[in-house]
Amino acid sequence: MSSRSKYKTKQRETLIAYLESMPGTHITASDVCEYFKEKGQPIGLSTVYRQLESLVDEGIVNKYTIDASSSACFEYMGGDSHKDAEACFHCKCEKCGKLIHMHCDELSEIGEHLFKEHNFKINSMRTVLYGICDECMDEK
Amino acid sequence: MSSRSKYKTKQRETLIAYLESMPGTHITASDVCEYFKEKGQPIGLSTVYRQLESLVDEGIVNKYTIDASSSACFEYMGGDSHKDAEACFHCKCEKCGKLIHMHCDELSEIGEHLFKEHNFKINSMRTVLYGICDECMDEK
DNA sequence: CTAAGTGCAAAATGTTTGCATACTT
DNA sequence: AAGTATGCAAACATTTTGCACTTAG
Repeated sequence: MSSRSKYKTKQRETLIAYLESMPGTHITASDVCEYFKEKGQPIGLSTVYRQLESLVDEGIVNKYTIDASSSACFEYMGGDSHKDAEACFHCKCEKCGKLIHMHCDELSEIGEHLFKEHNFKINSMRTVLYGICDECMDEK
Repeated sequence: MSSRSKYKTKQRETLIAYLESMPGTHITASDVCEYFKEKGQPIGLSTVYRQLESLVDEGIVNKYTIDASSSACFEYMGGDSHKDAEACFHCKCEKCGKLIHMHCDELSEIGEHLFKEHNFKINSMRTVLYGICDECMDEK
């Protein structure tokens, strides 16, 4: 299961630097692959998957499942951006597909409630709230 | 996009009856296919997918994405079980994989809060809360 | 008779794995 | 030198699609 990396390779460093440079952004494995290919220093897709898996394992990166039959999303979680991570939930609009980072104290409180009353320790980092967003609601 | 069915076929009726007979149960497309094959009245996998899609469209069935790279889950939503649906959330344990139906007023209230304060209308039927369950917490 | 649904096989994803080669330590 | 990581291609699993054929209205 766990696949913590032991060697410091160029690909790993490059990948981390890239992710680090865009905290709060949701990226897929192929996005990453694409980016480095265009940049002229391609990294194999399997390497990207393997490194991302390690990083998720190490808690540096977070993985989401937005939709079955669409790629998994990864997001950098290290550094400062991690501090307010607790208060951040992800909302996905079912209509336009937009993914929203929502900071909300009441949502955080729900975590405590679930923990105290239901003995369920929610992982807000991985949870995605589905619904209809702002703009799409106006449209109709 | 939308693919509401217009004809009443044997496959559709059989499928609905089956789903109806087990409300609150999470089933994958291949589960359904398997079931009818063993029962001696096989339904093609693509038909199952297509009918499930229609049913989801019609709001009779609900579709979840539990994990990327594993199959989507479907659950019957019609009839009586639909009444308390509003108050029901799905919690998935990241450790043991258990899927819990959680009924909780505070969770329902969060829906209102999100709607009023953040203009986001959550679809509690599709949202899955990830975390660690009761039992797995004790273990550690 | 016409529109819609079925089932198969083939294609399209997205992800994982086997393995020879290259790189880290 | 020994242990890992890489990258490719092949394997996988799930879902979607094209198409000839059947069925419902």
